Amino acid sequence: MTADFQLDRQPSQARIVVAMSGGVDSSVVAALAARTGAEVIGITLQLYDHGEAIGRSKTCCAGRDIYDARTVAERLGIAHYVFDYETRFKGSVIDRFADEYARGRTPIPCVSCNQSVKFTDLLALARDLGADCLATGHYVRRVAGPNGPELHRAADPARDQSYFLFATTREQLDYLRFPLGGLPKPTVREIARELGLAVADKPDSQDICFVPDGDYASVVKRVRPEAAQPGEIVDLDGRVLGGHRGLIHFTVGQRRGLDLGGQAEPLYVVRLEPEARRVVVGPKAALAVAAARLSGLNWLGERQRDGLAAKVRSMARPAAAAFDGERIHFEAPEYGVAPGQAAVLYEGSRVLGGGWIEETIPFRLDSLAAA
RNA sequence: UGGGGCGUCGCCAAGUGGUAAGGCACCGGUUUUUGGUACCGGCAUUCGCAGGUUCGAAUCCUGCCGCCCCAG
Repeated sequence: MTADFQLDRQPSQARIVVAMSGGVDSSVVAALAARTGAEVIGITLQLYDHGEAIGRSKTCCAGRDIYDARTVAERLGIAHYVFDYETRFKGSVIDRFADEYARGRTPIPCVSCNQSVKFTDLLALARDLGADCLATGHYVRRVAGPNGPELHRAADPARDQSYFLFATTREQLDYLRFPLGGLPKPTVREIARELGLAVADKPDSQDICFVPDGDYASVVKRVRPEAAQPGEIVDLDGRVLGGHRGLIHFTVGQRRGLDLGGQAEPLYVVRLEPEARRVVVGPKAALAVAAARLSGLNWLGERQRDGLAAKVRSMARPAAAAFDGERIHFEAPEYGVAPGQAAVLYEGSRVLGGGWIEETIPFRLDSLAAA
């Protein structure tokens, strides 16, 4: 199996930088790159240190991934460098993550990371190294179109990561390559196995990479202690139903963890009020959203208003929508739409762009208490 | 200390002689390269306490304890 790296020159003349995380996917990308005959440079970024977080030595977790990446590079006979990006990562991803939670929003650290550390810093580094492109293990497709490269969803819909890449600029996309976008995950593992890569059966990463055990609240707490102040849980009419241990534990659409018993139907977080430190809850119907105002729009394709499909979370099925230049309007109500998350706009499999959700408009104003 | 009502899982609550529904919450799992959602599973050998009647009681009787309402 060979992959097309969409190079402008003969592979033997080309240089490819591969972002190697130490996982199966990017390891296979490195392998595929090496097969083209190009000069391949693997780069692994040290972004965080779990040892610091859980009070252990530097040898676990992140250290393990770096070791795995190096082992793969050695096996493939390619160059491999490790760069310490901890400071940048903390500033661009972790601090921002904590700030967003402190503001009562729900961040997507993976998008921040792609935007900054990976597609800005690492990409610049690859250019400095004289590489023809930067290849990553994202499951997304770069398709040559009449007006330049287009970003498309992965062939395997269960694996698609296009949601996390909506903020990629045209300039970045021009330089990036995603050789796994057309492959099903099992095939990728198969390739790794055939090549005898030690990471072939390494479990998929999940959850937030810099949060050791899923306890992201403690990470936020360390950076923004004030975000862990207790407060009240109130219903749509302002009646106090209970208390909470800090806004950082909640996000719009969340059901579990409210600890409010004795209800006829489940209650969900409808919105967060950081100033009052209040969590406002209501029935599922109160979660229905008709539209969302977006900021920080990024367009990879032509600006378009109608015939769009929008995803409000990574694994959602795209929903029919229209964009009026400021707000995305959903044909059918969307649920669990949280400020701080992204709305990504598609036309078929192509990513046209997207933006950050600033504010949501309820599906039926009359069914909600006046704010 | 006159009258009436009530006391079933953390919360709400069905069940009035035949061997403890359901909802919420909680816990676990599945799904998932963000948060979350959804789905699946678990969750009172026991009905305020103590006696009694009965083959058999949360359901009937007696006493006690606690709470609520009305009246004084």
